[in-house]
Amino acid sequence: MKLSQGVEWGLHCVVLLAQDPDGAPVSRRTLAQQFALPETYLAKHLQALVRSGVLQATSGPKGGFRLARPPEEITALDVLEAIEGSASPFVCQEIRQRGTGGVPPEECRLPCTVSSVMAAAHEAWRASLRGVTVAEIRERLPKNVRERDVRATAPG
Amino acid sequence: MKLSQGVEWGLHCVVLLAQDPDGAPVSRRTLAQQFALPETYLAKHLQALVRSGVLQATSGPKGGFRLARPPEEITALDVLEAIEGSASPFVCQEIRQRGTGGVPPEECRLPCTVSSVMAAAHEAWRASLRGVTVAEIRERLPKNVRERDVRATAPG
DNA sequence: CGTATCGAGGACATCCAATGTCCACGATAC
DNA sequence: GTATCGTGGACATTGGATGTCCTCGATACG
Ligand code: SF4
Ligand code: SF4
Repeated sequence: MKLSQGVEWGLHCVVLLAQDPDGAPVSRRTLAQQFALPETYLAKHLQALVRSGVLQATSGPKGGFRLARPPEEITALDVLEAIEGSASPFVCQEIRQRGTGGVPPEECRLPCTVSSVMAAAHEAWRASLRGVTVAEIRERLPKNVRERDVRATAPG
Repeated sequence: MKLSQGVEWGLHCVVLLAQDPDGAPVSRRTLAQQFALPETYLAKHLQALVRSGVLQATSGPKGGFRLARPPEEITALDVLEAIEGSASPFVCQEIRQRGTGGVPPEECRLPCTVSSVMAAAHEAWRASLRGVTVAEIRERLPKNVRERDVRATAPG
């Protein structure tokens, strides 16, 4: 089980944008330079965040990304599932239908206990992430991370 | 984020063995045939379960696998982490140390809020799985799955 | 003892999604 | 008009998951 590294990128970028929610848009170049990330690949994840309604993009010079909602209304789960998708990590392959003791498909309409247990764990995981907002992460960041100035390298 | 399919294989095999905890060992061949799984690859996962102390293996003719503990003392988490490992799905790459706003390593001894949030979610997930035993899964299985007879194709 | 059956474990080959790059396009500020 | 910026698709690369095969040691049975 492995989470895409893009989740870390996305969380850091969103938290960074949350430090100045109503400022000018921040370009993908500036965001990438903040963490020394590959710009074009980071752009893919930023696009996903836009599609999910977490970020809002502006084209043209002086364009870039900003939060689409106040940081109090963006949860860690929003960011994670924008990048990672919301599918359950456990994919049932219906192996109960195969092999010597195979159960006919007619009797497999309902998911079995095994998949229910895994689904419950997934939901516990989601609930934990849903309970934390980007605003809270921002407030609880260590000082040296929080005081980062995203405008330092911006043109002008 | 994707869970190895071996987890489903392992859970089903362990539950199957839990239906007759004190019977003769079941060979990997029989287990594979029960679900039409590739035998040698399933063997890898069974080995992992043995290394983790969930299963006990016996060599020689009439050998095979059986539970190392009563099913009441084996949790879904035991099976999952035996196969999948217990590492957190979120791997921190310390991107706060890189780039324009890089923080020096001396100030990064403690994990930041982002990784704490992810760690809490991981722990919620583990706690959910730790709360379910193989015995409970066995009891709650639908009848057509539970009544499977693992001896049907055994030699003799 | 010899032989057949079993698991342990390492050396591969294969597959596929994650990762990363590049280019053409439309939008916008100046 | 031009330079800057995001969008989206077409690639190439990489590493882990998947799957196979072979050798070895252990054991039941005669
Ligand atoms: S028994 Fe459960 S986990 Fe197994 S194949 Fe059926 S639904 Fe999936
Ligand atoms: S800020 Fe947190 S998630 Fe980001 S690199 Fe540091 S410890 Fe990891």
